[in-house]
Amino acid sequence: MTMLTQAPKGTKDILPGDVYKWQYLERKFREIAAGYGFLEIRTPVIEHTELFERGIGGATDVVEKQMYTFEDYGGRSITLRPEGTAGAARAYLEGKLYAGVRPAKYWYETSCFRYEKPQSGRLREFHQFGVENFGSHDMLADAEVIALADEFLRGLGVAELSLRINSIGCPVCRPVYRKQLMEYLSGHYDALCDTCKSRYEKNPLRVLDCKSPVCQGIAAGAPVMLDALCAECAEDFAALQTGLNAFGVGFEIDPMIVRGLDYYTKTAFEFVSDRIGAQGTVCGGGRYDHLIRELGGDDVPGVGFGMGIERLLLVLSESGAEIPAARRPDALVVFLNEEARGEALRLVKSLRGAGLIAEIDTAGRNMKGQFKYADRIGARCCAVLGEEELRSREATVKNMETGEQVRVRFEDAASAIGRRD
RNA sequence: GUGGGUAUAGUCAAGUGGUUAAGACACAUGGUUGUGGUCCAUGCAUGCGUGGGUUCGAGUCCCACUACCCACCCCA
Repeated sequence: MTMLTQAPKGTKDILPGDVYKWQYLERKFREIAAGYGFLEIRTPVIEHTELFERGIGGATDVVEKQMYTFEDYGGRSITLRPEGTAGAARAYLEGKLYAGVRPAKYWYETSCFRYEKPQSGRLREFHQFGVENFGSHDMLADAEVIALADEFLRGLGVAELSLRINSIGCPVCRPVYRKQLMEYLSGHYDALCDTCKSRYEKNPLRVLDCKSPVCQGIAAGAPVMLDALCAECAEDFAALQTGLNAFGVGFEIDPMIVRGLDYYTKTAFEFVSDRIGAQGTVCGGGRYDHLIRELGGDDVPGVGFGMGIERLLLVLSESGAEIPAARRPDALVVFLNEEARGEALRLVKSLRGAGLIAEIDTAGRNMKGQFKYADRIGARCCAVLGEEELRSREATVKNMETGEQVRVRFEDAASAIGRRD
């Protein structure tokens, strides 16, 4: 019984009282993305499971144990998208968008699904804004993507997010580094925490951002990826910083940043807050030079990010940033009796036609009830129609804040009430 | 998957084994047969997440389950 009134674990309704916040962020993001020349792309919620296995990497946590995967009635293995990049990359190939302008720059807003244990800032269904730039090796593409996120976040009035960047190398230098790191860690193996012991074989890079104090101490003395970069990667990392400076984006280098999805190469970055609990990464992204090839396309490089909207909302409320309130109703048309109702309906229609938010009671309330209703919905005015008004063909317009009343002809009501956003 | 915390009305809650489970807000009706928000009056949990147990007696103690929150892990 209770199941019927309970959303599945880790999902959240966005109730009417909160929707304006989402609409505000969506409007802002759309504006900024458009200004940077990114075009919107919409892709399916479901994809073939193999897309994520090949794209994200079969050994990652996301693919191993967090995907909502099922077999459809045609026997296909289908998965609810756990992130946005793989689907965008697939659409890029399938839509032959590589035949168009290069680089191809897209943005999207999507819901994503991962089977995880919910906590603050982590849901099973969550939403992200994302952007992808396909087709450029130039670090200015990375810098531009980061600048877009930075400008967006700054424009919302969130000051306390810090941008951390790193380079995680490429298939040439990463294996070399990995070997160095494993050699170093093997000397401290017994001291590592249990999870890091298992990381040692599977993904030694992850030991670097372990939160256990002991592992942190060990990590502090570990060789650093940045020192092990090949010539090309080192050059690119320098170019990235030059680009960010040129865009006027402040950043700090954090050699401990590691991406959890296998497709990342070179640039890795995060916008992090320390005020919204343990899940502080609001935006994370980087470069993925081999994803498209992995999916069966040509060797097209890419760079992009995903930004968690729920986490962003947490940051916003934590920082006290202003979100413009939803527009209030301009007027409730109040009618005294049955006789006045027809005229009242004509009036509400004409007010709506003039672009106002106008309401009329549809619940059979008496006059007093209608005024209460006006109050509850926050209507700025009431336009009252009774016997006198019908005779004189004038409505009584009452300002609900000041209580002041004026008589206006029906055809002048819309301009008398006006519109306020 | 592993830990920790919480669960009393629509909401926030008081209640620390003993008569009828505080209070506030919200809501409903009335005070006003053409005027709301303010004010006043009245109403609003045979019930304390669910199921067991201890006890003369359980919202209060014990056990199990469920849900939510937080943290690990991982990431947006």
